[in-house]
Amino acid sequence: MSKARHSRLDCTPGCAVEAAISLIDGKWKAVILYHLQDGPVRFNELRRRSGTVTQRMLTNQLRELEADGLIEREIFVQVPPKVEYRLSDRGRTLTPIIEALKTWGDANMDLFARR
Amino acid sequence: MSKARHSRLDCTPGCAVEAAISLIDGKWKAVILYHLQDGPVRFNELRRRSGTVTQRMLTNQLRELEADGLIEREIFVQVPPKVEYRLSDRGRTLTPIIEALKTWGDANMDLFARR
DNA sequence: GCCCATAGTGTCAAAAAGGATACCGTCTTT
DNA sequence: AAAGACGGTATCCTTTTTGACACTATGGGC
Repeated sequence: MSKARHSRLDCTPGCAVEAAISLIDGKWKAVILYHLQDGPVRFNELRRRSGTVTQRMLTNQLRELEADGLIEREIFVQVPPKVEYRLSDRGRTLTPIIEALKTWGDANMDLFARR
Repeated sequence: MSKARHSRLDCTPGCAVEAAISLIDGKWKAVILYHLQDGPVRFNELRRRSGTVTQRMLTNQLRELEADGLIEREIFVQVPPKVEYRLSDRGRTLTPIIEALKTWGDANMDLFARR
Protein backbone atom coordinates (compact mmCIF):
# COMPACT_ATOMS: atom_id res chain seq x y z
CA MET A 1 0.00 0.00 0.00
CA SER A 2 2.97 2.20 0.36
CA LYS A 3 3.70 2.26 -3.34
CA ALA A 4 1.35 3.63 -5.95
CA ARG A 5 -0.64 5.72 -3.60
CA HIS A 6 0.09 9.33 -4.23
CA SER A 7 -0.24 9.68 -7.91
CA ARG A 8 -1.61 13.19 -7.84
CA LEU A 9 1.08 15.71 -7.26
CA ASP A 10 -1.33 18.43 -8.21
CA CYS A 11 -2.18 18.56 -4.56
CA THR A 12 -5.68 19.75 -3.93
CA PRO A 13 -6.36 20.56 -0.27
CA GLY A 14 -7.74 17.11 0.40
CA CYS A 15 -4.55 15.57 -0.87
CA ALA A 16 -2.66 16.25 2.34
CA VAL A 17 -5.34 14.37 4.25
CA GLU A 18 -5.17 11.49 1.83
CA ALA A 19 -1.41 11.39 2.04
CA ALA A 20 -1.38 11.39 5.83
CA ILE A 21 -4.00 8.69 6.19
CA SER A 22 -2.26 6.49 3.66
CA LEU A 23 0.69 6.16 5.99
CA ILE A 24 -1.30 4.80 8.88
CA ASP A 25 -3.94 2.72 7.21
CA GLY A 26 -3.48 -0.96 6.93
CA LYS A 27 -5.03 -2.96 9.65
CA TRP A 28 -2.11 -2.76 12.05
CA LYS A 29 -0.04 0.35 11.53
CA ALA A 30 -1.92 2.66 13.85
CA VAL A 31 -1.95 -0.04 16.50
CA ILE A 32 1.77 -0.55 16.18
CA LEU A 33 2.45 3.15 16.47
CA TYR A 34 0.26 3.23 19.53
CA HIS A 35 2.21 0.47 21.22
CA LEU A 36 5.51 2.18 20.48
CA GLN A 37 4.54 5.41 22.18
CA ASP A 38 5.95 4.48 25.56
CA GLY A 39 9.34 3.40 24.27
CA PRO A 40 11.05 0.68 22.26
CA VAL A 41 9.36 -2.67 21.97
CA ARG A 42 10.71 -5.98 20.72
CA PHE A 43 9.20 -7.87 17.83
CA ASN A 44 7.46 -10.63 19.68
CA GLU A 45 6.28 -8.35 22.41
CA LEU A 46 4.63 -6.19 19.77
CA ARG A 47 3.11 -9.29 18.32
CA ARG A 48 1.59 -10.33 21.62
CA ARG A 49 0.18 -6.89 22.31
CA SER A 50 -1.41 -6.58 18.91
CA GLY A 51 -3.80 -9.46 19.29
CA THR A 52 -4.29 -11.55 16.19
CA VAL A 53 -1.63 -10.23 13.85
CA THR A 54 0.44 -12.86 12.09
CA GLN A 55 4.20 -12.84 11.97
CA ARG A 56 4.20 -12.09 8.27
CA MET A 57 1.81 -9.16 8.56
CA LEU A 58 3.66 -7.67 11.49
CA THR A 59 6.91 -7.84 9.56
CA ASN A 60 5.28 -6.23 6.52
CA GLN A 61 3.77 -3.39 8.44
CA LEU A 62 6.96 -2.72 10.35
CA ARG A 63 8.98 -2.66 7.14
CA GLU A 64 6.60 -0.17 5.58
CA LEU A 65 6.57 2.07 8.62
CA GLU A 66 10.36 1.97 8.56
CA ALA A 67 10.50 2.76 4.84
CA ASP A 68 8.25 5.74 5.50
CA GLY A 69 10.60 6.96 8.19
CA LEU A 70 8.12 6.66 11.01
CA ILE A 71 9.92 4.03 13.05
CA GLU A 72 13.47 2.79 13.53
CA ARG A 73 14.77 -0.71 13.85
CA GLU A 74 17.70 -1.66 16.00
CA ILE A 75 19.29 -5.07 15.86
CA PHE A 76 21.18 -6.34 18.86
CA VAL A 77 23.64 -8.95 17.71
CA GLN A 78 23.16 -11.68 20.23
CA VAL A 79 21.56 -15.04 20.77
CA PRO A 80 18.68 -15.34 20.95
CA PRO A 81 18.22 -12.46 18.52
CA LYS A 82 16.89 -9.17 19.78
CA VAL A 83 15.35 -6.48 17.61
CA GLU A 84 13.80 -3.35 18.96
CA TYR A 85 11.43 -1.00 17.24
CA ARG A 86 11.04 2.59 18.29
CA LEU A 87 9.36 5.73 16.96
CA SER A 88 11.57 8.00 14.89
CA ASP A 89 11.46 11.74 15.45
CA ARG A 90 9.03 12.06 12.61
CA GLY A 91 6.99 9.17 13.93
CA ARG A 92 6.72 10.87 17.27
CA THR A 93 4.98 13.82 15.63
CA LEU A 94 2.11 11.45 14.91
CA THR A 95 1.48 10.96 18.61
CA PRO A 96 -1.34 13.54 18.82
CA ILE A 97 -3.17 11.79 16.00
CA ILE A 98 -2.77 8.33 17.49
CA GLU A 99 -3.87 9.61 20.86
CA ALA A 100 -6.88 11.29 19.30
CA LEU A 101 -7.82 8.03 17.60
CA LYS A 102 -7.54 6.17 20.88
CA THR A 103 -9.65 8.72 22.71
CA TRP A 104 -12.27 8.79 19.99
CA GLY A 105 -12.38 5.01 19.83
CA ASP A 106 -12.89 4.73 23.57
CA ALA A 107 -15.65 7.33 23.49
CA ASN A 108 -17.45 5.63 20.62
CA MET A 109 -17.19 2.01 21.54
CA ASP A 110 -20.94 1.64 21.21
CA LEU A 111 -20.47 1.89 17.46
CA PHE A 112 -18.48 -1.30 17.42
CA ALA A 113 -20.35 -3.25 20.02
CA ARG A 114 -23.50 -3.40 17.95
CA ARG A 115 -22.01 -5.29 15.04
CA MET B 1 -14.28 -3.00 5.01
CA SER B 2 -16.99 -2.05 7.34
CA LYS B 3 -18.04 -5.59 8.00
CA ALA B 4 -15.82 -8.23 9.53
CA ARG B 5 -13.41 -5.84 11.09
CA HIS B 6 -13.83 -5.92 14.81
CA SER B 7 -13.78 -9.54 15.67
CA ARG B 8 -12.06 -9.12 18.99
CA LEU B 9 -14.42 -7.91 21.61
CA ASP B 10 -11.83 -8.72 24.23
CA CYS B 11 -10.66 -5.18 23.74
CA THR B 12 -7.03 -4.74 24.47
CA PRO B 13 -5.97 -1.10 24.66
CA GLY B 14 -4.88 -1.04 21.05
CA CYS B 15 -8.31 -2.21 20.02
CA ALA B 16 -9.84 1.26 20.36
CA VAL B 17 -7.23 2.61 17.99
CA GLU B 18 -7.88 -0.16 15.52
CA ALA B 19 -11.60 0.42 15.72
CA ALA B 20 -11.32 4.16 15.19
CA ILE B 21 -8.95 3.90 12.25
CA SER B 22 -11.12 1.28 10.61
CA LEU B 23 -13.87 3.85 10.19
CA ILE B 24 -11.79 6.32 8.29
CA ASP B 25 -9.49 4.12 6.29
CA GLY B 26 -10.27 3.38 2.73
CA LYS B 27 -8.70 5.65 0.27
CA TRP B 28 -11.42 8.27 0.32
CA LYS B 29 -13.23 8.40 3.64
CA ALA B 30 -10.94 10.82 5.40
CA VAL B 31 -10.93 13.05 2.35
CA ILE B 32 -14.71 13.04 2.19
CA LEU B 33 -15.00 13.92 5.86
CA TYR B 34 -12.54 16.72 5.29
CA HIS B 35 -14.59 18.20 2.49
CA LEU B 36 -17.76 18.05 4.55
CA GLN B 37 -16.36 20.08 7.40
CA ASP B 38 -17.53 23.41 6.09
CA GLY B 39 -21.11 22.35 5.49
CA PRO B 40 -23.26 20.17 3.26
CA VAL B 41 -21.90 19.23 -0.15
CA ARG B 42 -23.67 17.67 -3.11
CA PHE B 43 -22.62 14.39 -4.65
CA ASN B 44 -20.98 15.65 -7.81
CA GLU B 45 -19.35 18.55 -6.06
CA LEU B 46 -17.76 16.09 -3.67
CA ARG B 47 -16.64 14.08 -6.62
CA ARG B 48 -14.98 17.01 -8.27
CA ARG B 49 -13.20 18.04 -5.11
CA SER B 50 -11.87 14.58 -4.40
CA GLY B 51 -9.77 14.31 -7.51
CA THR B 52 -9.73 10.91 -9.10
CA VAL B 53 -12.48 9.07 -7.24
CA THR B 54 -14.93 7.15 -9.42
CA GLN B 55 -18.66 7.44 -9.08
CA ARG B 56 -18.96 3.92 -7.81
CA MET B 57 -16.27 4.33 -5.18
CA LEU B 58 -17.68 7.61 -3.96
CA THR B 59 -21.09 6.04 -3.57
CA ASN B 60 -19.61 3.09 -1.68
CA GLN B 61 -17.66 5.21 0.71
CA LEU B 62 -20.57 7.54 1.36
CA ARG B 63 -22.85 4.59 2.07
CA GLU B 64 -20.40 3.14 4.55
CA LEU B 65 -19.89 6.44 6.30
CA GLU B 66 -23.63 6.76 6.53
CA ALA B 67 -24.03 3.23 7.86
CA ASP B 68 -21.46 4.06 10.52
CA GLY B 69 -23.44 7.12 11.52
CA LEU B 70 -20.77 9.62 10.59
CA ILE B 71 -22.63 11.43 7.83
CA GLU B 72 -26.22 12.11 6.85
CA ARG B 73 -27.81 12.07 3.45
CA GLU B 74 -30.62 14.35 2.43
CA ILE B 75 -32.53 13.88 -0.78
CA PHE B 76 -34.26 16.83 -2.39
CA VAL B 77 -37.02 15.55 -4.61
CA GLN B 78 -36.58 17.59 -7.73
CA VAL B 79 -35.25 17.47 -11.22
CA PRO B 80 -32.37 17.33 -11.76
CA PRO B 81 -31.90 15.32 -8.58
CA LYS B 82 -30.18 16.90 -5.63
CA VAL B 83 -28.61 15.01 -2.75
CA GLU B 84 -26.66 16.63 0.00
CA TYR B 85 -24.24 15.02 2.39
CA ARG B 86 -23.40 16.52 5.74
CA LEU B 87 -21.56 15.48 8.89
CA SER B 88 -23.69 13.97 11.62
CA ASP B 89 -23.17 15.02 15.21
CA ARG B 90 -20.97 12.02 15.74
CA GLY B 91 -19.13 12.72 12.53
CA ARG B 92 -18.39 16.22 13.69
CA THR B 93 -16.53 14.84 16.69
CA LEU B 94 -13.99 13.49 14.22
CA THR B 95 -13.07 17.00 13.15
CA PRO B 96 -10.01 17.28 15.40
CA ILE B 97 -8.62 14.06 13.94
CA ILE B 98 -9.22 15.13 10.35
CA GLU B 99 -7.71 18.51 11.02
CA ALA B 100 -4.69 16.88 12.64
CA LEU B 101 -4.24 14.67 9.59
CA LYS B 102 -4.42 17.67 7.31
CA THR B 103 -1.90 19.61 9.36
CA TRP B 104 0.46 16.68 9.59
CA GLY B 105 0.16 16.00 5.89
CA ASP B 106 0.98 19.58 5.02
CA ALA B 107 3.98 19.58 7.34
CA ASN B 108 5.32 16.33 5.92
CA MET B 109 4.80 16.77 2.25
CA ASP B 110 8.45 16.03 1.60
CA LEU B 111 7.69 12.41 2.45
CA PHE B 112 5.38 12.13 -0.52
CA ALA B 113 7.26 14.26 -2.97
CA ARG B 114 10.20 11.89 -3.10
CA ARG B 115 8.31 8.90 -4.40
C1' DG C 1 -32.40 15.69 -32.33
C1' DC C 2 -28.24 15.67 -29.48
C1' DC C 3 -25.56 16.60 -25.56
C1' DC C 4 -25.06 17.96 -20.83
C1' DA C 5 -25.97 17.71 -15.80
C1' DT C 6 -27.90 15.28 -11.91
C1' DA C 7 -27.18 10.90 -8.73
C1' DG C 8 -26.67 7.01 -8.95
C1' DT C 9 -26.54 1.11 -10.09
C1' DG C 10 -24.66 -3.26 -12.20
C1' DT C 11 -21.18 -6.15 -13.88
C1' DC C 12 -16.73 -7.67 -14.64
C1' DA C 13 -11.90 -7.87 -13.91
C1' DA C 14 -7.52 -6.56 -11.86
C1' DA C 15 -4.84 -5.43 -8.03
C1' DA C 16 -3.89 -5.24 -3.33
C1' DA C 17 -4.18 -6.83 1.20
C1' DG C 18 -4.35 -10.32 4.40
C1' DG C 19 -4.13 -15.17 6.37
C1' DA C 20 -2.29 -20.08 6.85
C1' DT C 21 1.35 -22.80 7.03
C1' DA C 22 5.93 -24.41 6.88
C1' DC C 23 10.64 -23.48 7.46
C1' DC C 24 15.40 -21.43 9.12
C1' DG C 25 19.45 -21.48 12.91
C1' DT C 26 20.81 -20.87 17.55
C1' DC C 27 20.38 -21.17 22.27
C1' DT C 28 17.91 -22.39 26.79
C1' DT C 29 14.84 -24.97 29.39
C1' DT C 30 12.64 -29.13 30.56
C1' DA D 1 16.04 -35.84 23.51
C1' DA D 2 12.34 -32.75 22.74
C1' DA D 3 10.31 -28.38 22.93
C1' DG D 4 10.20 -23.51 23.15
C1' DA D 5 11.78 -18.57 22.44
C1' DC D 6 13.73 -15.44 19.23
C1' DG D 7 12.98 -12.82 14.58
C1' DG D 8 12.18 -13.55 10.84
C1' DT D 9 11.34 -15.73 5.13
C1' DA D 10 9.01 -18.16 1.47
C1' DT D 11 5.05 -19.89 -0.66
C1' DC D 12 0.43 -20.39 -1.62
C1' DC D 13 -4.25 -19.14 -1.37
C1' DT D 14 -8.49 -16.37 -0.27
C1' DT D 15 -10.73 -12.22 0.64
C1' DT D 16 -11.21 -7.42 0.06
C1' DT D 17 -10.71 -3.36 -2.34
C1' DT D 18 -10.51 -0.70 -6.25
C1' DG D 19 -11.07 0.61 -11.12
C1' DA D 20 -13.25 0.62 -15.91
C1' DC D 21 -17.05 0.80 -18.24
C1' DA D 22 -21.75 0.71 -19.51
C1' DC D 23 -26.35 1.88 -18.27
C1' DT D 24 -30.65 4.22 -16.00
C1' DA D 25 -34.23 8.43 -15.97
C1' DT D 26 -35.45 13.25 -16.31
C1' DG D 27 -35.16 17.93 -17.83
C1' DG D 28 -32.80 22.01 -19.99
C1' DG D 29 -30.06 24.36 -23.57
C1' DC D 30 -28.48 24.60 -28.33
